[in-house]
Amino acid sequence: MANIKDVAKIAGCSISTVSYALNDDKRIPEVTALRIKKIANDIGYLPSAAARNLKKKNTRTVLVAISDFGGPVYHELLDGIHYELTKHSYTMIVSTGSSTDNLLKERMADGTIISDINISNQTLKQISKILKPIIILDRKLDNTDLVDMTIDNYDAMYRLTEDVIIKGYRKIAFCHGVKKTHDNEYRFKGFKDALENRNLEIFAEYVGNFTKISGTIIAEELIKSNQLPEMIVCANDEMAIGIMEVLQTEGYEIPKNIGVSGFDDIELASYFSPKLSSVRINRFEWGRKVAKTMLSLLTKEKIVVKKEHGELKIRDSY
Amino acid sequence: MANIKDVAKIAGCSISTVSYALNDDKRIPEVTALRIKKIANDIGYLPSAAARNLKKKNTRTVLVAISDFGGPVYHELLDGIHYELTKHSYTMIVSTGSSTDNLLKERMADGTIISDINISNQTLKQISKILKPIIILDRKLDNTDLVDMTIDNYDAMYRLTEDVIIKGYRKIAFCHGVKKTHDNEYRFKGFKDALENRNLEIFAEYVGNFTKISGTIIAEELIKSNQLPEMIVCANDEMAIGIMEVLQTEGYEIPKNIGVSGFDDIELASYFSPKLSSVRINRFEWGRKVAKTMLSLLTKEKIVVKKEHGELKIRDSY
DNA sequence: AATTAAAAGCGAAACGTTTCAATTAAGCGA
DNA sequence: TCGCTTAATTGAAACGTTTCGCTTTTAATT
Repeated sequence: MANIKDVAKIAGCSISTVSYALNDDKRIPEVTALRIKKIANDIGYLPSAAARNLKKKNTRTVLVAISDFGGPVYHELLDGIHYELTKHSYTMIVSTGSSTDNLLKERMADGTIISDINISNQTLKQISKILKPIIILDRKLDNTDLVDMTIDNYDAMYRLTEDVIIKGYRKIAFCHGVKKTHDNEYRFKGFKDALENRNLEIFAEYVGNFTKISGTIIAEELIKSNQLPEMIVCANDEMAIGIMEVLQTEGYEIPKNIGVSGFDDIELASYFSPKLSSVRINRFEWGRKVAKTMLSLLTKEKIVVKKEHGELKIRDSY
Repeated sequence: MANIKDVAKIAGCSISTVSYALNDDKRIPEVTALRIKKIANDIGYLPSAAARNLKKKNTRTVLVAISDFGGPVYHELLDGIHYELTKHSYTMIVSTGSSTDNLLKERMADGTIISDINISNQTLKQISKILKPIIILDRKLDNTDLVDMTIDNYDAMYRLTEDVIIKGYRKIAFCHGVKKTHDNEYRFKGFKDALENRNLEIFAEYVGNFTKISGTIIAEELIKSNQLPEMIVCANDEMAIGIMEVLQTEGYEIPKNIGVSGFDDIELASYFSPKLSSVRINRFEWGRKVAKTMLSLLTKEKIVVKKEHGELKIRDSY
């Protein structure tokens, strides 16, 4: 693998001249720079990121750590982050699972954005002392240097629930996702407060884990118990779809016999029949805001970014 | 940021001892190693990836470059690659778009896996001379050091088409995706050969670009032209769904009036009504094979991996 | 032709590791 | 106690860049 020395030798100049030329330093006249660049290109010279990062003490790279590539939730977020990062000539790398662990233990990126439910609060606290800046998207953690940029779950769910009540539903149940997660907590709080402010009681609470399959299980047990609510407000779309599927195969009509709502507005939401009412978060915009914040953290500028609000998508499922 | 020198100073030993201790070299007695590790941990020492990569001339990292995070196609593939890579204590990083360009221009990973339609053959050829090993998933490129591991599009589409013929369809059209792509080419070839071997003519060819929207446009024009086939074999699911949507809103019943098939078996395929007949590729397994191959390339071992075959998922759309 | 300023180019140190080869310390049998 | 082997530790070079400060060359001005 050719290195800068090889280029210098062929060009008949010093290493520093090559370096300056390749980095478009104005002290190298254009004609020499061009000549050197051509040589570099001809012999297939690629600069060593390792050497440069070592010397410059930065990488112009941001790491985004996510739970999995699977969920229907991430891609717009990633696109948004990517859009903003590359606009400022930063590079984005994405990782999951144990790759994230490796990446975090070494310092391969200048900044880190985390939305990974599998990383414990404890490890998060620990690394936050050493590795900065870090933005977290999936929780709040006080007394740390972590910057949290969660979406406004509370507000959106509050408004959705209000709409449900206005439509006339009274026996309203809530289907939890994973209990201690930020998303679930704040969505539930929004739901609860909306009911309380109208002097309504929570009809029942079920708890799933944000997956479709957990929704189906809940629905099956619900039917057995024969204690059906008029409406089930779910902490996310996937559970809502699981619930609806079972309900339908068991002969219940939605929304005629029972209403269901979701959260996230995944693609499936508008393909399911009936179309699922949900909350849409503009995740591309969210991603952009997150990236902007990261950029400002990286350059030590202070900027203020507003929380990303949700948009109600009321369709046919209640 | 603490470095190895700081650790050495506190531990009262040399840099080399710290390095050996931290890397579990057997020449350092366990008790010293433990002591040193504790100190390192206490002062929040994280080794510099840059320095280590520079010295060791490797990164134990594999870069996966994909077209976008959006498509419903990638995540299982990524999961498969990740599974195998981390099993061998490699780290996987993923990138798109211009981030990929940056990453490719520097040598941040030991190996690269590419499935990115946006990278031209030309650049691919160029970098393949310099940057090795590279595995490409989305095309074949002769006379290069690129290792291609495309799926067996031909075989799967051949079998699907045979099934279509057996079901009695005769006026069969093909809906292309982006024309020069490997996927489209081989899927079409499989389709064509299957018809030829039964002495059937291609009823018509339409060309889209793999997106749903292109499917809708095709369907709209088709209806206008009034030249409907009995069956449309599509190069992927998304176009098939676009076509079906338009057909249905225009009053055609599927599969009663016209049959449609897809390819890829995306999640939506089995949620759409009617359920879309398609071809399922076990992308997780595919990913594992790809990663295994990469690993063997990285260690210079020779291993042979078989092409990933598709499984017919015949449902209700024809 | 002499002086000076500006332009172009260069040498060497530094970044933080790993690892070879060498040194020092310890253990042990006689 | 002496030598000898093995264990523990260390010094220093090397990896491939960037960049500071200096030297040489060229051009401009008198």
